[in-house]
Amino acid sequence: MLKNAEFVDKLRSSGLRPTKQRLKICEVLFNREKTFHFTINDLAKNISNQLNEKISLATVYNTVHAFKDKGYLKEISINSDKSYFDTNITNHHHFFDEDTNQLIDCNNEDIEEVRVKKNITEKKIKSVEVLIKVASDNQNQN
Amino acid sequence: MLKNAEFVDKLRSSGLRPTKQRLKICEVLFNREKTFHFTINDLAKNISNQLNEKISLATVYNTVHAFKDKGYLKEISINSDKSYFDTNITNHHHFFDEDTNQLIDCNNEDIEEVRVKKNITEKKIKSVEVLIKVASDNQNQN
DNA sequence: AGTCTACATTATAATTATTCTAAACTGTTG
DNA sequence: CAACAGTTTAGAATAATTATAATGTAGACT
Ligand SMILES: [Mn+2]
Ligand SMILES: [Mn+2]
Ligand SMILES: [Zn+2]
Ligand SMILES: [Zn+2]
Repeated sequence: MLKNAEFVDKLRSSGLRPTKQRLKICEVLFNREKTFHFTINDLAKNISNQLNEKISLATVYNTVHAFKDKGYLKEISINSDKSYFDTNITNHHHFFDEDTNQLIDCNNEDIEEVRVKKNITEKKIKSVEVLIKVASDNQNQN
Repeated sequence: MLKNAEFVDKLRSSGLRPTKQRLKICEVLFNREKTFHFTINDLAKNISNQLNEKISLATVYNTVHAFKDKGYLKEISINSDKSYFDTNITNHHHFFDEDTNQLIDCNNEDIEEVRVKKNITEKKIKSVEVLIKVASDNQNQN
């Protein structure tokens, strides 16, 4: 539940100019109790609903990617149709309901910590995330 | 290392007509020692290289999806740009190298079994998969 | 407060992965 | 071999995303 002035600071501190479009998007994304998942299209619709003025779709894309690059959002890939974004930037896992295309956060208590015993690569591990796909029993997998 | 006649049986037994395109794709995908990951585009290029005749891109899409539906392939979503497919249909996890966009199988010994303590949904769990993203240290996450 | 400049926004076009369409073709069955 | 259903195909259509290039504006410096 941040206020406008706080968003201005947040943006400034990460080198992003606090334009009115970015502030509006901050408000829609971060001025809430709970984190949530969204697609670009969700967000664009959401904005044009609760707003008289519209924000260009290109700007929504630019802003979401800028926020992601700054670490304010995470991108989550479930299928190749579209990207999901997450305002919960902590390390966490997901359930994905294949019937409804709904993405649900796992509480850390729901899954035992994943232990990587051996990193086969030479490189640094950036994230370890579990995706649990669920569906009605009569559904075919994947 | 299956032979043509075996592919014919395999296709027949799953209700797919063993057309020459499907058999060629079987050969490219399954006539190997090791499983591997590919994109539709990889596969299409691969085919047109080692083949005088071409297979239409639409047919490659159709066939790959048919094989996936029959359980001969798995689809893996790393990013929303394109789909990766996997000839390794066993339950397994992946490393993804963000620098090179390479997908690497985890051996089951590399990760401790993931235990889902609580299924928050009412539905049946279809899959539980871990994706470990790696990159050079100076790379930015996600 | 006015000017300047780099950064942002916008409408629109371009790109890319994927799916659709409808006509031509072919594997199978009788 | 004839007939039919399933398959392939080229090309068009769709949809998500990115690029372009003209216009606008936040912030700095007078
Ligand atoms: Mn798909
Ligand atoms: Mn992306
Ligand atoms: Zn989440
Ligand atoms: Zn794999």
